Amino acid sequence: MTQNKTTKEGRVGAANKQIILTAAEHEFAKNGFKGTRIQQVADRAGLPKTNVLYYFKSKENLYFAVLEQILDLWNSTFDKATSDDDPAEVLARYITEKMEFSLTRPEASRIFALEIINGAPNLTGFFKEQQVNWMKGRVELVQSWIDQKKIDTDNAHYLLFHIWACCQHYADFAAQITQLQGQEMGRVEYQKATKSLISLILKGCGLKVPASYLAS
Amino acid sequence: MTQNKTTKEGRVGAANKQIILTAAEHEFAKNGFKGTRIQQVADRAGLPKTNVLYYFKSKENLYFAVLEQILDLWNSTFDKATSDDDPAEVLARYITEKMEFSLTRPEASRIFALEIINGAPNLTGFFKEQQVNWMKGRVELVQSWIDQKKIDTDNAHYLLFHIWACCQHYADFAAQITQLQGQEMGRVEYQKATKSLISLILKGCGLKVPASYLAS
DNA sequence: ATAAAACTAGACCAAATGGTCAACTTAATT
DNA sequence: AATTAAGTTGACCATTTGGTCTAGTTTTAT
Repeated sequence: MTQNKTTKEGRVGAANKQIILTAAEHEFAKNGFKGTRIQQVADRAGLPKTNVLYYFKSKENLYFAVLEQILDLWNSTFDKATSDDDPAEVLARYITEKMEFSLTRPEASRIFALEIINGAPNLTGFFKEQQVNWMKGRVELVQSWIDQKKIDTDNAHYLLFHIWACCQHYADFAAQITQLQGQEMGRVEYQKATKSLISLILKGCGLKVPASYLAS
Repeated sequence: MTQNKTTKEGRVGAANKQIILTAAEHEFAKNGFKGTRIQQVADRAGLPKTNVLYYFKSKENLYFAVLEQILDLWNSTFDKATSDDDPAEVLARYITEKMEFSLTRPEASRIFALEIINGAPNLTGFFKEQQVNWMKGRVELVQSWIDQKKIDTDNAHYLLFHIWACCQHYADFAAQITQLQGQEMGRVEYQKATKSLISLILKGCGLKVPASYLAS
């Protein structure tokens, strides 16, 4: 008889919560926090507005829940790479993963972009600390490669920023890319872009592109 | 006696309009279109709200005016480069200019970023056509360099996207960069980042970095 | 000087919106 | 079967906000 002191949710609740979260991710990505109406989320979820507020006490609360859900997706194999690994392999794989993320979860990327452009007012406390620590570790890794002369670049921070920038660009600025190319980027185009980017970054760091990542 | 059929603005009007536009750029960059209150713009401009609406008939109108003003800043020497020019010189200069823009007008960059993330609903018609044409021309330029074997990259579109992505990142994601580095990027840091980026991109395309752009 | 136009600004309004309430229905537990 | 908790929903409310109206003040042109 496990029983929380607060309200307990049944099956229906768990399912609805997820439906609402997905709908909310859509809407927040499209309109930002201020621009999103609870009613829109409700409509997309196929539920009355009151119902959304029943599960998530307020709009802010709902937004936090969306952010939290997205943060779990941030992991990658790059997190566990060490200074003994081959930078070419590690970076190529990291870029591949980030590009895959932009392809499959562009909205998650956009929500973060909006949040950061607005000064990241909600990415404080634990979130912030976590990210800072991650960055510190990855900068140290790249720096160790630099020290070992395994990689030819002058600043670990900037290299990482440039990789993110390029990968996220495909998600965040998809609308512009579609306009400028006259067509949406599908999986095929993403693969080409990924190989093009890997080539650019690795060569730019004096690395040889591993055979498996070479453009066909 | 030149006289428009519509209202004509005096000196006070011209000055106020500019004050309001600057204030609006600030606010829109910070909160997006929906998130910005006319009252906020008025407060920042030091004028009553009614006054803002007197000069710009509506919030939408004000937003368009801000967009239009920003678009004039988009020009660069890259626009006039030809296939006879040296790609290394041209690209290095283009990157330098774009980075300078991110440093001096980050808010202009952010307004565009917000607009595009939202699907660029207001960058239609003339704006869109203009941009598409610009892109077409620049892609042709890069392609001609590729054909002449002056530059080693497999796709002109993607190369341009990657350059933009990196440069804009410093404006759009400044809040994140500040958090992760523990300090804001000033002119000195921008110079380092610029050189780092130039090195990355040029080497990534098999180009030699011109002496004047080499990191010290 | 004076008339017309440009500008200022407080009062006000209708619509939109986040959120509450109370009554009701369905699901879960014993 | 009965009781309790979870979930549903329409009616409603207070506040915010884009925008109007009107009446007055300052600039500008003649």
